[in-house]
Amino acid sequence: MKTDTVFKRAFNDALSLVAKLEDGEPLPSENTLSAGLGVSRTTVRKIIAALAAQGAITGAGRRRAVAAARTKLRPFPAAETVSTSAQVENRFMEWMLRDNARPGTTINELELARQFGVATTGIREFLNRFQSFGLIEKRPNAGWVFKGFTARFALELFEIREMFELRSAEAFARLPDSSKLWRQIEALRDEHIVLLRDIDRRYHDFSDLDSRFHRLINSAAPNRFIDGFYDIITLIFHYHYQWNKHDERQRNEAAIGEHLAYIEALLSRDVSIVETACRAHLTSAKETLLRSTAG
Amino acid sequence: MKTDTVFKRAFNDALSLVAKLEDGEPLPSENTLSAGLGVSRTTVRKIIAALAAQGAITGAGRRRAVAAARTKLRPFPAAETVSTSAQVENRFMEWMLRDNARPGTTINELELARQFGVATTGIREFLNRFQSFGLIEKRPNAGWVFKGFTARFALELFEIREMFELRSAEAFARLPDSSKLWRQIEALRDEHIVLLRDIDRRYHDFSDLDSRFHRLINSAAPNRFIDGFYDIITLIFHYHYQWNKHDERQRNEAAIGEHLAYIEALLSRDVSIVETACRAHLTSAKETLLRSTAG
DNA sequence: GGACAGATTTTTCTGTATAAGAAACATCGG
DNA sequence: CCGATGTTTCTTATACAGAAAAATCTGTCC
Repeated sequence: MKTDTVFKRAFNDALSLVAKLEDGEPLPSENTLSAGLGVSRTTVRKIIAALAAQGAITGAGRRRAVAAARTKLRPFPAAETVSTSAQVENRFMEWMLRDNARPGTTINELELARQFGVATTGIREFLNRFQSFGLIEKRPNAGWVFKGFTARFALELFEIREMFELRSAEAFARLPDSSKLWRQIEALRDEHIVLLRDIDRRYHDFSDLDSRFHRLINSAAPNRFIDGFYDIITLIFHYHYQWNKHDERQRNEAAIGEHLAYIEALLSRDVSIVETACRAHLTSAKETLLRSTAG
Repeated sequence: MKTDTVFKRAFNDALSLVAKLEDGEPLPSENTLSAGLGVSRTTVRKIIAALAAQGAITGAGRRRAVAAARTKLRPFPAAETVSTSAQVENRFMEWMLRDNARPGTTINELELARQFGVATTGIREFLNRFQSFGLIEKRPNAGWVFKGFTARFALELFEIREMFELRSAEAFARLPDSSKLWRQIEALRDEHIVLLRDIDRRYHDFSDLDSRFHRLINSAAPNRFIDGFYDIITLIFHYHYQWNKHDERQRNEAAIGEHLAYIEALLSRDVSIVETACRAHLTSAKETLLRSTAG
């Protein structure tokens, strides 16, 4: 049966949304809520019904208003708001990166399903999508093999990444001065500076900034295959940052410095300077990843 | 329930294999057959049982021999030998490339399932894998959108293809003379020449040769992401060749000529000549594909 | 008549069931 | 003891079912 994580997450969001309203204030229309919560009106109605059942909303039809009781309601636990697919992704990445799964391990759908507490369907779906990330291989009628998060993987990944990024960075540098991307990259530079100032406390915020920075560069000359490739990078780095705590602050501080140099290079519009800065950053990113691979 | 297409295909293969044996000759061992037919021994035993039931094999255990009746047996219809997933792929590619599906069309799992005569599970599995090919996009909880086999797609595809192929071709040209790839490419050159001689009759054999040629070049410096990208190319071209019959003979004849020039360039080991020949071929391949896109 | 809510229809998501096929284990003949 | 066959166990491929969520249709009120 389908899970109701969409409902639960939206319910929690609705709760904080409703908390901001005054006592007795009319509830926004179902369509407004639907747009605001990012779910269909059907789900909105289910949320309204649930809120009404618990006395957080009074009235019916077009005459609904929020009641005082709304602030006392308990949201659903966060664990119940994550979809099966997200859960599988999390657990699988954890198994792979944190538990340092061995190259050559065969992956058993049924066993993973039991281990993760989901049905085999969810596992299969994940593995099928994940296949294109180059870390697992399908043996038709005979399961999957984990190829290993190895040095070879990191090297192949970075060979492509360098090709793509140099191409995009160059395209970026050649953008006309009128392009709105120039303003965006300046804004991103400021974000880097703010983060750097507070690096001791906020160093784990770098992962997200990193992803946004590289995607912005790619957007100078969009290509769906490059975007798709960045999905791999983003996924790997997201989980890698999350679990590899060794020297994290220093690593991120250094990377911010490289980004800033890279941004300055872009702003200079000088392609050869851009190339140097880009290469420098990618090389150090590669070293970092290599250090945490299995052989 | 699982289909028995593996059994049926292997049974048909076994039939032609057995036809080559003399009357009364002993049947090869189960392990030998297993290797020869590319299926497990379980399936081989099922095939032997079926053949025995129809009198094509006499004796049992270690004393099995082929009987005269073997030549009169009917193979299973070809349609029953293709797996659900292969069937879905076929039908979907047909829908996309031959029926010229409109960009922006929403894809309905249930409707496709009915249309293709399979369960929704099969459709979902295909779509999930196919997603990484850049032609469809998932809207969680709300189906899929077909992005269109458009000129933009072809251009983005060829931008990457050119990057990858130039890199691989250069690596190929720099291979030491001792590399066995030199002998392989010479063999491939000969295949091209043979095909060219008989082009009027065998022009549709080019698709396979094309794929093998480009994959050989990539193998000079293997990279899993490039291999994965070539899966896209191979799939698109396989079906494209299959259905776009316009000028097929001339197109393939011209492409063979380009390949031969490209191979000569590689054999010369001169990187700049290689680059020129590679670019020339890719440009003409791009033109061909562009001509058949939807807008 | 246009935004809104109520009711209904579709469609996706995800669990379960089961045959086909692979793989591991056991046995036997020479 | 080795290679073959017989037997058992385990895993994947695929159909099917039921609930959640989305989409659509319908009526109504300002």
